[in-house]
Amino acid sequence: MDFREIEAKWAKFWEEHPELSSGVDNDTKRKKFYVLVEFPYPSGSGLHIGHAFSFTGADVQARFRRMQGYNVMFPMGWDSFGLPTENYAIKTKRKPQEIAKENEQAFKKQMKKLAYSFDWNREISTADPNYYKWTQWIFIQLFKKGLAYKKEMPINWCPSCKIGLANEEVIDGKCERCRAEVSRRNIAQWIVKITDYADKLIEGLGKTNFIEKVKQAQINWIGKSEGARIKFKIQNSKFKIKELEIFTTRPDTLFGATFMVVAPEHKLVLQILNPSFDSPLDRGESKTAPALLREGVGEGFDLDAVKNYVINAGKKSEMERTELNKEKTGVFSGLYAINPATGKEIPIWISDFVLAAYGTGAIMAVPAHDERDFAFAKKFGLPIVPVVMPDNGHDFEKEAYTDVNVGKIVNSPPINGMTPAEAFKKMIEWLVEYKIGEKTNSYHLRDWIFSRQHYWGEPIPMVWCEKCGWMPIPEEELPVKLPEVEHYEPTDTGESPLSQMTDWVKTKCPVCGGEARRETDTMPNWAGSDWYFVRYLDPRNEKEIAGMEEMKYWMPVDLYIGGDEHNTLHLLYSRFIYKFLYDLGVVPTKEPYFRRMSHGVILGPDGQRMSKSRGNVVVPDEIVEKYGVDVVRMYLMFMGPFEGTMAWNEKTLLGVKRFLEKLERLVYKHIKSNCASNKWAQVIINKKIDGITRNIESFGYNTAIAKMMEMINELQIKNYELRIEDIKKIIKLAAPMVPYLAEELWNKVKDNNDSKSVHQAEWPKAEEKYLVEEEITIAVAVNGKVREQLVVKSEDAENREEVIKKAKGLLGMKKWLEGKEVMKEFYVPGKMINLVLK
RNA sequence: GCCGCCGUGGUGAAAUUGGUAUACACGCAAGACUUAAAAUCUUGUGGUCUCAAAAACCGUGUGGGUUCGAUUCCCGCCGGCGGCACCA
Repeated sequence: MDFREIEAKWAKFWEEHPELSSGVDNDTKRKKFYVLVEFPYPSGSGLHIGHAFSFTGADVQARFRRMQGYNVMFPMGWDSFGLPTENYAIKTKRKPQEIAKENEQAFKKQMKKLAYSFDWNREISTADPNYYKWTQWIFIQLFKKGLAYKKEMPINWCPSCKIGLANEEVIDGKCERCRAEVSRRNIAQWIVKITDYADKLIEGLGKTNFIEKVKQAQINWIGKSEGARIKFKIQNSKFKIKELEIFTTRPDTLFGATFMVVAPEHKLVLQILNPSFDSPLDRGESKTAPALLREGVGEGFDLDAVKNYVINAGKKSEMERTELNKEKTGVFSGLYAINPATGKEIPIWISDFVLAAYGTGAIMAVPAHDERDFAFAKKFGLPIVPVVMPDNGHDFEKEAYTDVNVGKIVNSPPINGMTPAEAFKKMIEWLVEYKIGEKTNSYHLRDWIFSRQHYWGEPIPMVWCEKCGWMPIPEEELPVKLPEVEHYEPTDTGESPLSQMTDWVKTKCPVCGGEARRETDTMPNWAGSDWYFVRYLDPRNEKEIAGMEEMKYWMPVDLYIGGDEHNTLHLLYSRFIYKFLYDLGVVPTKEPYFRRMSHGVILGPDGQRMSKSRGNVVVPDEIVEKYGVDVVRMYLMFMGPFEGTMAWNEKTLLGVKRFLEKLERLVYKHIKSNCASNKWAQVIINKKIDGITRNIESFGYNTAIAKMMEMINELQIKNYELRIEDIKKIIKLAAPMVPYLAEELWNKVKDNNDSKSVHQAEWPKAEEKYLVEEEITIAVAVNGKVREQLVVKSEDAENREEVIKKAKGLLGMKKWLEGKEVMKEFYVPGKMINLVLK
């Protein structure tokens, strides 16, 4: 039968039987298994081959587990908010709501075609007000717990998308999406304090079964370093700021700190430029009062130089700043601080190699033991004092000595002779005793900029009241629905298009009832996808994000399949939100995902990443039309390891097509079979059942398919008669990969006692008795090289002496052993013998 | 620079805990069936040596090491991929 007919027939049947793919809440008789695959952003161009690859891998696992008797949760939904839809809406002058709906429908249709057994009763969309009501609710909880606040700060601004970007969305100083150069702008933004959860996010990884790569990516992203904060007194300061606090990972080198450096954005710099300063940086337009400055300011100070330096640093994009990697720039601030260890005066410099956002935005510079400090000291002629010395000495004129593990402390009277590690501890004690510092940690992770100045996203449910400040919308009034506007273009001022809707913006303060304005920013893309896996469990709950009973049953997600590109951002954000919800007591577990798998990537036939511009895109629809769904599914799984990167190759696909045809012929040949059980056929089939089951469990889909091919080949070559029972087992083994064909064949061979669908049938179990070999072939090696084969009865294989004796007696062994003395004999039971000759 | 991963035939790739390297598939070659083609089936297919075969030797990026035995474990190089990167 033509595959098109088969597909149409069974698609209809499955449509009429949704129970085949539904997860059953609180089914205590079966073990639950929650398979989650990252839900797509439904773009206008439809499902691409990468989607097909990861969804097929997930679907195979879901179908396999169901047949094994698990109660499987396998949901799907839509991450529908996003810029492409907004841009498309602007271009076509249509409503994003409508476009999103259409795309969702198109995706769903394609998914059904590809036989993905999603539980469609649990379908959700992040752009659905009934869904984003709860996204907004989560934001309000963050606000109430003090984890969300609004602050004016420089953001990464993409001039092309006209949107603020999170640090994570800036790649090499360019916009992740459109590759435009990112500049910086000061805009009031909602910030979420993810850094409060930095330690919990690291610790929690211990409870998960993520692969090492993912754990490491998360740990690196959080970037925890242990060190100390130390306060340095500013000498003769006429300013409000009397001391400078720094963060260092090397308090052991404090005696070697010969100068200090602050970031151009540091408040001390603002103070220098504007001694009456008490407001945020008004970049480049600070009114200075030079007269105030002259006292307490050191030799070599040049106010104009400082001013220019700060203005220029502000103009530079992050890209330019980091690109100037080699040549350090800087300017003397005119101020001195006291090194608390040596009591000596050291100059304070200003340089953009110090980042305002990390640590305290200020450092103590130890040029002898830090490469950057060294380069800076060399350029500006600042003193270099070694305080750690390795046994074989070191040329401090040439480079910094940075090894913490080798060397002894010098030039530091109270701690001389200690190792850096001992000195670290000692210095911390000393800092605490004299109240000039303490042990702290610092993180690369920065707080999450949560505002987007765009239309197509969840409105941030906040109201600004002159009297009361920022107030959340009362929870019973949620959702704050996205109003329909005339046009969706972002504004050049950086405000959301919502801001032009005066009727909507004007509102009453929920506390005092006075005049108030709504927040017009919307949430970033990540907001909706942070917690979607919870909503699937109870998608229509109107009282809470999901019922606790359902969550207790299903959580955590047993298996989360997604792309490498989400291993840091999405995974970290969603773990953070989930942990926050756990602390609120609304979700039952500390971690959302038990196991994370990152699926591989499919490259174009030319071995390059698929892209429209390269013209190497393989479209699933076309290929499905040509070969049928089953062939495409199985080929995708056969290409290579599920986590690997591999190129599309249509010729290899033909091998899969041939295999399925062979399988079909084999089934039809035995359709009326009534022969007796053939022992050798049983041996073949049961061994493969055993192997295939283990392979699918461990995502070795490619080897599982190879074993199916071996099975069919062997049965065909030997031409064994097979019983209907055997044929049923073979069909079941193929069912997760090729659901349509398997269903068709199943219905040809099944009888009244069998389940109506092969996908409800019980996964075959290998019978032990057929797995045990009667005879075993043992390799016989001499000095590690295999020379002969020895066949023994398997019950004799345990008898070491006997086996070795037999091996030595093999005819072919004569020439190897003659006149030689056997020094040692190794026997790996049932596998091989190695005779070591003198 | 730092972190992580990887390197096996002409190609995609296999190889439980160290135990017969190259399973399965593609491609290629030869053959069967056919008027012919397609499809199907059979056989062969790492390298050197050989008319051919046998045998032997060499072979998992490279050089060492551990071991009776290493694709697998350890160390040093070379090459590639991914992530991070002036993070004090």
